[in-house]
Amino acid sequence: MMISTRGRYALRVMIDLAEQKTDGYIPLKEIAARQEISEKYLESILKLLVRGNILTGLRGKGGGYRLNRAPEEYTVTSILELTEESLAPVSCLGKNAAPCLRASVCKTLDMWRGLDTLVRDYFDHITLADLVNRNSP
Amino acid sequence: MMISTRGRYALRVMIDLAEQKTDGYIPLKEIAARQEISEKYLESILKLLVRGNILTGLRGKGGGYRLNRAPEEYTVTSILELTEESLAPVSCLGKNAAPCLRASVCKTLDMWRGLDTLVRDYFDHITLADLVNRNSP
DNA sequence: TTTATTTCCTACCATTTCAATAGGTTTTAT
DNA sequence: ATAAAACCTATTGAAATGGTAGGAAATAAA
Repeated sequence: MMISTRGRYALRVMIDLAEQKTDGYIPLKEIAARQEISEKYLESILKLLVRGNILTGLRGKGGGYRLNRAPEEYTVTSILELTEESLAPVSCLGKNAAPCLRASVCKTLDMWRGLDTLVRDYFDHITLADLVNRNSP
Repeated sequence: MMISTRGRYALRVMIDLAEQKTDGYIPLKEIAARQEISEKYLESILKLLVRGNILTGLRGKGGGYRLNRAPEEYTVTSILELTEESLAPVSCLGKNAAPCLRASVCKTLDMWRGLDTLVRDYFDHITLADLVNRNSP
């Protein structure tokens, strides 16, 4: 398995926010209720998204969360890379992976690279707006 | 991350076996030495492959492991599915996953299905023979 | 100024998976 | 008999995952 619930929840929250017509801030409480996700757990996920600068949180009464950009501007990659340790299919292709000593003789490296590209391209070409408009199957 | 070292080691062992010209049985000790993998750990992986019926182990002196079929007959999928808990990108698409109650309203399910197909197709169309013939990059 | 609301922050915990090790049992050729 | 090999069960340590608890800081409205 590849994508954790953290990542799936993050996507659901982003979709939820994109669906709200209002320009204002939406409190976590509302999102959690609509999405049926524990408030406390969701909080830890939203923190990642705020830190990643894809949404903004406002404290205090009347506060909540808001998208920083239009839904078309978010690729799925840009969201998932904030919640997943790594999107790479194997550890040796991860961001801060130690260089593999067997790389020069590795018969599978090419295959992993190909898969990495395939997955990245797939996620790069789906935007938040696409997801919102997608009908439930 | 998606593919564990278990899966990567399994592939390396299968490639190693496919590269041996002999028709006989190759002892684990030799494979482990060539591949620089701990004998004991490798043992636990080979057990999975034998159980999965993609290779045969012969005990006793002169024993070892041998491929059951020609390298062209093994897809990467057929190997990895024995070592990975699941190749599905998300848990709800796993083999014995509980049916998701939100499936009918899920805006992301379609995307996960698409990715699942993409990855499966990719692995289905690479055989052990392809990997053996692949040059190190 | 107080109060209610809300995000933010740190810490903790229980479970599972992963990677690896240890030690013994059975089979088989010589 | 002996040596070589696969087989089997159990254990361990580390990390990630999924989730919880309690409080601090900010902000709007009373």
